[in-house]
Amino acid sequence: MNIRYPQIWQTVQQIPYGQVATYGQIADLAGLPKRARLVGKALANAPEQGWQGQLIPWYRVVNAQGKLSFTQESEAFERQKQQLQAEQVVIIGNKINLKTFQWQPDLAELLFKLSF
DNA sequence: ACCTTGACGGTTC
DNA sequence: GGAACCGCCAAGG
Repeated sequence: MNIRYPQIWQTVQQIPYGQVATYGQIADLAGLPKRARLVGKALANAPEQGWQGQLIPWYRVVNAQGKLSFTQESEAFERQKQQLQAEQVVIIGNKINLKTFQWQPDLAELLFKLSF
């Protein structure tokens, strides 16, 4: 059961404070193209105390439309919203403007990934 | 082994 | 913008 997805968790930990990434984006960066759903599953099973003692900022991952992937009634939805707003991420009409807040890995990071 | 269920997404109309 | 359709695939029943 408790299968792990270190590659995915590690990638999520690279998302900077105050920025967000989409499930598909994480999948691509983790070398798992077209497996956005797997990213969701990996985060659902993510340990609180992540990789190398660092926390896994699961709340910085949103869907391709810039919306949170939880039903508004859920507890998780509120937690994620709070966490993001605490990092100055603006949520309007229940969604985030990706043009402004989506993480854009720099060239160095991309080359690092390709070198594998 | 078969079917369903998702923290999803790109395409197409 | 939005809705219908596929593609994807690990888990659980």
